Amino acid sequence: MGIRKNGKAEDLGTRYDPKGIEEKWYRFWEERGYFTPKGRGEKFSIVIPPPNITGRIHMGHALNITIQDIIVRYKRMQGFDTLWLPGEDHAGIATQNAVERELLKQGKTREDLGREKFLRIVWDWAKKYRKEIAKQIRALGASCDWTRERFTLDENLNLAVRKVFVDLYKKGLIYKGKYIVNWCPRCGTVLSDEEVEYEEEMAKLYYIKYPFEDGSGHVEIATVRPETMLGDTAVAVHPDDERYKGIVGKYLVLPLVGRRLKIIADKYVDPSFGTGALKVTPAHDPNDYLIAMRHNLEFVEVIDRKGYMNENAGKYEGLDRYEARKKIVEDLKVQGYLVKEEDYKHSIGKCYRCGTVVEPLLSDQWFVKMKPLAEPAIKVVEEGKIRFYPQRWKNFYLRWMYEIRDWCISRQLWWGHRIPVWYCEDCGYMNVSIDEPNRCERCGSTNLKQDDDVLDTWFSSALWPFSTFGWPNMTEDLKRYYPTDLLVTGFDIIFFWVARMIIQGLEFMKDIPFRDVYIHQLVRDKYGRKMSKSLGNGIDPLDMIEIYGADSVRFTLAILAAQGRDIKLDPAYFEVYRKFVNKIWNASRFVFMNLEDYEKIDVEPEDMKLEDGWILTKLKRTVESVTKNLEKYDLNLSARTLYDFFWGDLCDWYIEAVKPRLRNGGRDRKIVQNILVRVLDVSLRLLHPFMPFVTEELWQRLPEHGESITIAKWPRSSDFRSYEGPFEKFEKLMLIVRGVRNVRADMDMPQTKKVKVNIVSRDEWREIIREEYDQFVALANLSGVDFICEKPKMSASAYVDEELEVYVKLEDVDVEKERNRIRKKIEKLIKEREKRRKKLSNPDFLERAPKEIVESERRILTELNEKIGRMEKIIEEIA
RNA sequence: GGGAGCGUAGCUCAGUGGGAGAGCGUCUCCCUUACAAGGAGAAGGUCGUAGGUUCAAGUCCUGCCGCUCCCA
Repeated sequence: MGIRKNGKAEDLGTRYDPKGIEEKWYRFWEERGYFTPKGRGEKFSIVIPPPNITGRIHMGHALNITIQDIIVRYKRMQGFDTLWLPGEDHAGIATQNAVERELLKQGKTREDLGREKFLRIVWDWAKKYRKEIAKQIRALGASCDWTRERFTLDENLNLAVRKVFVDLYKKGLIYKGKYIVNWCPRCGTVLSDEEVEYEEEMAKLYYIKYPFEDGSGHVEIATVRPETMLGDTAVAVHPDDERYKGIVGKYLVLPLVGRRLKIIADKYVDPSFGTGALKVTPAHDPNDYLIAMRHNLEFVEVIDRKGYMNENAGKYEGLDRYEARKKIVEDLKVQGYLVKEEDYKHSIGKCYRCGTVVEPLLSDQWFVKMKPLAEPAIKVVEEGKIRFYPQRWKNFYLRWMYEIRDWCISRQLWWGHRIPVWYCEDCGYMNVSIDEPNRCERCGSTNLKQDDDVLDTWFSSALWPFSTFGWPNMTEDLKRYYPTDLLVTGFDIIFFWVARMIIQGLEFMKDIPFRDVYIHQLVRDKYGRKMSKSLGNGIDPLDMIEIYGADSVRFTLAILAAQGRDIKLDPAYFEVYRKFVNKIWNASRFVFMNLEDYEKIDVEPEDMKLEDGWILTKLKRTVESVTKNLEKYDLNLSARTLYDFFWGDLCDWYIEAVKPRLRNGGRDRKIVQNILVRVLDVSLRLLHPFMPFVTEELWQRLPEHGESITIAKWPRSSDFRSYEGPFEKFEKLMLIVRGVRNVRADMDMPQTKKVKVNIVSRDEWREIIREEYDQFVALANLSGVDFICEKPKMSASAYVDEELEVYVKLEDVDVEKERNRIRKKIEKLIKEREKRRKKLSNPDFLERAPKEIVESERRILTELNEKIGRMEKIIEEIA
């Protein structure tokens, strides 16, 4: 494996290069089986939303996987028996489309090949892409248990699908029927209601005269789809519409066709739309279909499954539906039936896979009766047994569930789970069974033919949380890992997937499929547009990993993933957080470079200097905050905390402060070494879920380390203590240092110019400064410190409070400049003071605000008064 | 038409009741032996708007304006 037990800093370059390191560690983790649960102790399980096998994963997947992996690695480090089950989805329509497109390049169609041969080709495709996708998931560092990888078309998952179908059928919850469905003429299949996406488009609203049979005038109707008029079998008006009161029951003649149309009254009609008279086309409009059922109307189909006019369309037969529209409008105009056209904005349904305008038409399909199944699925969410993060998705889910409609589950595709129904060619009986029957259950005939159609992909996805564990067999995995603990997914598939998993889980496992549902953000481009192929604005996560490394990509996504808001992703962010990865690399390098003579010792509080207590206090708070936020799935806050701690506290202050102590050697050097090792160790552990690769690489170079950081213990804040006294004092020392740096900047001195500092103070701070002398000198870049009794000439004030005054010695002083500088500071403080005074002069505040708040306000006011007083004195003394 | 979300520094965004923050950009200074993929500092905000609740509001409630999304 070539892993150094105690790496030397010289081996590390000043720039972190993830190439090679990522593959190395992933292989190491996988070979050691860290991602495979041991089957003991408290479990934490999660199933991956299986990516489609249609191509590469996109940024949304990268985010989805990163979020899951952060939680999974965190739980694993906390000691949970953690299982993250990976897999892929066969994606019926999408995959079949993709393969057909490939075939078309060779000039072939699936019909040319036949079902069997076509499916063989798709299986080859599936194999190839499954491997590709698994590789991509690995490249992100996802700690999935690949020994349990599943595919929605696996044999066992197929068994699960058949069993569910048969059980629901026997319960009367699956039925077959002829209904108006959403048909995609391009994909050649029916779509469920959820698979239709509506888009606003500009269209024309055509006003057409339908003359009365008896020649006594006409009724005017308005339609955006004149081509469907060929299939009209009635005209409907609202029963209360005064304009049409007298004509209900009379007959009209359909222009161009000559069919008699009865005028009927139905409450569905909106009198305010168009003319208030509605042409009814039962075979090509879902609402008209319902009207037709109520009034026993005739169904005339005029559009076929490819979107062309059929034999019922007379002279328009063979025309595409849009050509037909043009021709019909023309003819209406010529024959004087067309009254006018108006511009009209309306929403139009399109296939979510190919964007083709969906055609509603009559068709025999299989449906799941959803109302009874939805009830328990509503209850578990209402009662909070399943919790949504962010919470507002709960209502989103419930609103849809309350008005759930039956689910059309058959698809006219070849790629998918074939419907387990065999029709008897002799008696017509439908044999519904898990396994292929030998003979017809009713008549005994062996002349059976299986239903040609397959099931909606989501039908199998809905079983994913238990079919993947071996259901319908009551396997050990199923008993142990179902229900899962968390589902991470996007809001766009709450109906498609989340709801249906809850429904099926409750129906077949009698238990919820997961406890928490984390709905993550949509990744948009930097202008806030959806990433799409047509816009060409997609950012390929694998390209980003190639350029910036997986750790940077993961950390970037995590820190941007604030709950309840989409991510606007500018690739420049990856650069920002790559710098952070590099910072971690170099800080670690610094630690390693100073460990030649390291030995582990017990560091007692009395050994420690202020900055030691300060950084350990910061560390404890960081552990607390990172853990708390991970528990709430506020990954961005955890990431932000780590960034600030590592860079802002550890690198900018602690490391800079202890450099002289490391140089000085002796026992103090050992103490610093021990604290550095401790802080680095804990930091790497906390960072590991976010950036697994670089943290493993560095952690393995610590003087003491376990087998892998993957299975290292998650730090608990109770393992740390805080040192409030040193903490406060070091915070003040930091202010003093900043004061000195400010003087330098204000006086146009380079920060590298060493200056001498004079301090007026009482004994305590005199003592503290002596203790901290080297660190202070290093941080503020001083040439020395003198303790004096009053403000020296030729100096600028750097820091003032009730305990001490700090001055920077200057070679010469611009008195006016210095006065203005201090005055500006005083003004700021006075503003502050006014705020406090106002607060404290409010009797209600004193009475009602918590004591601590009042106390702290008082304290701050006193401090401000003191500071202002001293600074005013300084100004006076300048002259 | 119904519902939801968002509006904080020039840009992108954190911050869910007690002293307005980060990154990028801009400006000044510095290649100081972990890191120039770095360091030190500065400028920049009536937290969309009008009310309300509260001792206290960027934060909670209501109206309005603007943008986005979902559903019909």
